[in-house]
Amino acid sequence: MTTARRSDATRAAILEAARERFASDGYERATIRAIARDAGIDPSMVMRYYGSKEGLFAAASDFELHLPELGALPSRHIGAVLVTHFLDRWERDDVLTGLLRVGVTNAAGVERMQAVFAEQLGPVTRGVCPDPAEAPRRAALVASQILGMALTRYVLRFPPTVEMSRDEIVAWLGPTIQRYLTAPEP
Amino acid sequence: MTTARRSDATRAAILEAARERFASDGYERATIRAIARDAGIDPSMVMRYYGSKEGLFAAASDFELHLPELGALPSRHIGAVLVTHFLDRWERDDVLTGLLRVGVTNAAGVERMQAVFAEQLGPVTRGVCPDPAEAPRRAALVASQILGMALTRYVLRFPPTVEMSRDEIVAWLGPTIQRYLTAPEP
DNA sequence: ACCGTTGGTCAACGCTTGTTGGCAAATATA
DNA sequence: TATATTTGCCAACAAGCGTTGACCAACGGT
Repeated sequence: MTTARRSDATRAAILEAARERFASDGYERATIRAIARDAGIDPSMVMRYYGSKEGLFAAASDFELHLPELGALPSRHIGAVLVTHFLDRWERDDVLTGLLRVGVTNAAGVERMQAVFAEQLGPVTRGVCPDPAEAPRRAALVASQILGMALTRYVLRFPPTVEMSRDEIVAWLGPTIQRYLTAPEP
Repeated sequence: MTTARRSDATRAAILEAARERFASDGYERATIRAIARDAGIDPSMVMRYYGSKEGLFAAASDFELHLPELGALPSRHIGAVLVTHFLDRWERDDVLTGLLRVGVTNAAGVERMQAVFAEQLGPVTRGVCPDPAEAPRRAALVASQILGMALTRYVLRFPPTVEMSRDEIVAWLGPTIQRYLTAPEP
């Protein structure tokens, strides 16, 4: 078993600062120097604890969507529940916005983004769509609408999208997600 | 009237190289030196003709969506026509992918992206949705689904999304766009 | 009280970046 | 032909980057 190290607080501070910087600035402009300054330590510590900038990003972009179990609730509410959950998730934790930013410029970000959605959204959809073999495709359609909303609302900040209330977004996007998951093939 | 300058060819070569680099690498990693090398000239020429890297980006990101007139065709086909058009546009011209890349990291990119969709998608929707006052909101919903598909298919390259045929995408997304544009408020 | 291990700072490295000014050749103007 | 303007290359700048290694202070076990 591993005992607690004295440097755990520093490691955590670096990680938190990194998440914020990656989220707000993207991969290239989130410099190790700035992250270290935010964490209140020397840039060389980042190298010692995470090896390189890529290693730091790998550690900082490891996260969970915490998707709810969809099998337990009435299938006609799945769409609304999912949209609500994603809006919650996105507004509570800006790592997601950061991953979106980084995923667009950086190869490692692309891989992480692919993995997160394949591993976490894929299984959840498998239980609720008509043919399990179609699950990945339907999950991808769901991802396209969810990520599109996240992109226009939290990154590009299109004014009409920002002004919409969460209830309005759920009312509009819920049926879309519902159809992508449960409707027969068009 | 302005007479043709001898350097017009160079200016155009710079602009074309810039578009490609911004598209494939994003703002930060698209260096002026690389753009100049692609264009076959010296980096200092880029500065002379476009003032700065930001000026170059402003010039390179000026483009048109070439949206079709929607009023002329049967209103029940609007969704499918729009999706088809956007897929066409995105696959023919990678400046759009580039703008998506840059818009996520760079403030100027965000502004340009906002302007393009507000000025070009907004007016087109005004003629086809029930209440013209709702046009911006409905256009934003359309943008969220269209950009989400572009993001997952052309930037993040989610495998299931990449493997889908254009017809499949139109069949799935068409009704979504159709509903966002023409359905009564949910 | 000693000594190895750990946590941390400091200064510097090699490199790349956007940007600038000087200078040679080509072209236009007279 | 003589002169002014445009077009381009070259070399360099200051700044910022990720990264490294030397060095000091604090701790833990014995």
